[in-house]
Amino acid sequence: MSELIKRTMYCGKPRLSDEGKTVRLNGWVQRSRRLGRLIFCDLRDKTGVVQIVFDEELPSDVFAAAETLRSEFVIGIEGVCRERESKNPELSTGDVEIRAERIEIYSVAETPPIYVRDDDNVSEELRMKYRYLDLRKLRMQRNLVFRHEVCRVTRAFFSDCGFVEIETPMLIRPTPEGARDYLVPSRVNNGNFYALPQSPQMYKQLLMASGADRYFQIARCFRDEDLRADRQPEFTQIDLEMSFVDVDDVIAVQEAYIKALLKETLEIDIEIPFPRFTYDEAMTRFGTDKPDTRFGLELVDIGDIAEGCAFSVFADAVRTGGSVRGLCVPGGAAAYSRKETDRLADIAKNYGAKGLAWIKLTEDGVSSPLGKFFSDEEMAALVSAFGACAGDLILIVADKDKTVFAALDRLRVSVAEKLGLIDESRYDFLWVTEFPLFETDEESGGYKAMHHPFTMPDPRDVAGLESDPASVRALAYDIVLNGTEIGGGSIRIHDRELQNRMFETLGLSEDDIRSKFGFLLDAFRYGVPPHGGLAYGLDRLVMLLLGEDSIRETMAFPKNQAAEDPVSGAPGEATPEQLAELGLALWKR
RNA sequence: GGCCCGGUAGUUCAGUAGGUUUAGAAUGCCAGCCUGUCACGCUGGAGGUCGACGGUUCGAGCCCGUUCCGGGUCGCCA
Repeated sequence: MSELIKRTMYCGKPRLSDEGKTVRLNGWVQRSRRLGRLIFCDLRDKTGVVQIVFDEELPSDVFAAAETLRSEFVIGIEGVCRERESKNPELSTGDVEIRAERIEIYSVAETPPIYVRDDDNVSEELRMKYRYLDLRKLRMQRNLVFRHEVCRVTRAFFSDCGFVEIETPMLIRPTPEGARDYLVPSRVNNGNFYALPQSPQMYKQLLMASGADRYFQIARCFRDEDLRADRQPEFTQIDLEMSFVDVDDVIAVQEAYIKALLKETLEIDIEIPFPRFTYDEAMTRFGTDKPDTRFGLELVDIGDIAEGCAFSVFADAVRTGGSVRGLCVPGGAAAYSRKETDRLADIAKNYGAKGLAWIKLTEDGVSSPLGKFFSDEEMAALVSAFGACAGDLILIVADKDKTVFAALDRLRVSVAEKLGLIDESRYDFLWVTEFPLFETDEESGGYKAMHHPFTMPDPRDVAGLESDPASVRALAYDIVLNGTEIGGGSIRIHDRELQNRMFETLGLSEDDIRSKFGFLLDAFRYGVPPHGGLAYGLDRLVMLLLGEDSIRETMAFPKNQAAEDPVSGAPGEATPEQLAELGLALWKR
């Protein structure tokens, strides 16, 4: 049985200024190097690595214990900090080493299935299965600490601004709307179910009706949808809501928050206010409601040229209400091979485009499959519309707007990545405002709320709520960082009459309304302030600030693509007794 | 549900045209040697259901089919 060596210092901390001090360290053996009668051992904890040295002068039992050390043994060391004979500039502690005088081996370790090293490239599957080993990496420790720092700064900032963090329930009423709910059977209320919250949306609005005035919460949310690199079934929102505010008020607080966040976590100064784009402008210029403005390659609408041209694909697209748009790729892209343009066409097709037209501008002139459909004058007009010059490649998509935008958005980003046009050191925050209030539901053909059904219509458009829903804009806004949506929100409807008109346009029956939102509407009968708010995806925000490419790198125990926890094996079966108690019977699909 | 990529020692990978005795390399692991290493070095050793099943073939890691697993993505994510 080992005796605990009480820690006096973390492994990453010893410096030359500690020379001569006796220190006690605890940690994991990173690796051990035996040179006959001299043993070096790198000891690691979450703060870093320090070299321990064992020599022949030590009592024989200490040296013998040191000889047994293997990777990932957990040990305690007492020893004297001293200057190294040869320093290691790779380590923060590289000027010193600890000459061990006492060692306790707390626990031995089997040979680990993955390396505990930042530069390993083991499969994702093994990393997740042995997540407790993976998390020992300094990189993962740094990520978890960084996430904590983001939370700490967030709590401090909003607290200082008069926000109060209030917990909302995890077991809530199912509201089958939007994403799929995770359901939890109720034992006490046989046959009924709770849902896990997709967001605290209705509760935070209740809190506004409750007089909370300014609420925030770092809230776990659940959505039973398919996973992506930036989507997990359980994730965390920084959720907030404010009373007696308009769009500008909400935005101003967020800009101050983001500025403080980047300053305190990354020591980066960013300019506020952030640029604002209306939804229409974002779509027209970038083909997306979350544009990455770190590079140009903006879209060009060539509908006026395409409309009368001899190429029926173009002309038909315009005539049937779609559009013809493109972008101009500089940097010698005209030299792309057939294979490369085919690859670009595949990207476009993957997003629904039926094809991709291209024009290569070389020193010798214009080369394009469109050549036979366009007169020299039309071609010249096209080239001029794009402001293209020799060496450029023009890419054009013709289809309905939705498809054109989706394909060009993807092409724009792919090309920028390929050409190295993206300055990775930049943090381009921006707002997208004036979202449409409704979008058409492909299944029912009716309207559904683009944001959610409590979103306030823009007062300028509210008259058209019944007559022309598609043109009604919302007091909704998204905050975007480097082409990724990191948060979104809106001003909410606090007027019963308006809310009813909204439900009517959405085609919700009285029963639907009562069962889904009745409690919120009831609350609003007794006096509700004008209010609005926003929610950030904490995981995504942390991911982007860390420069990681998956939110799995920002959370301790993520789920795999099958929504399983690879460590515990969740989800698991319930026992017959549990099912009986819940009054549930199963059938296998 | 669709599409794409991947699956060969513990790990990361290579594996030529389907054919050479025992399927290789690096790393890790084990043993021995080694007093200034830090990806220590040197010597030796162990370690494989080539994801699974079926098929083609005289012969399959390699070709075909099915399937399982992991990742990416489209749909989906008010």
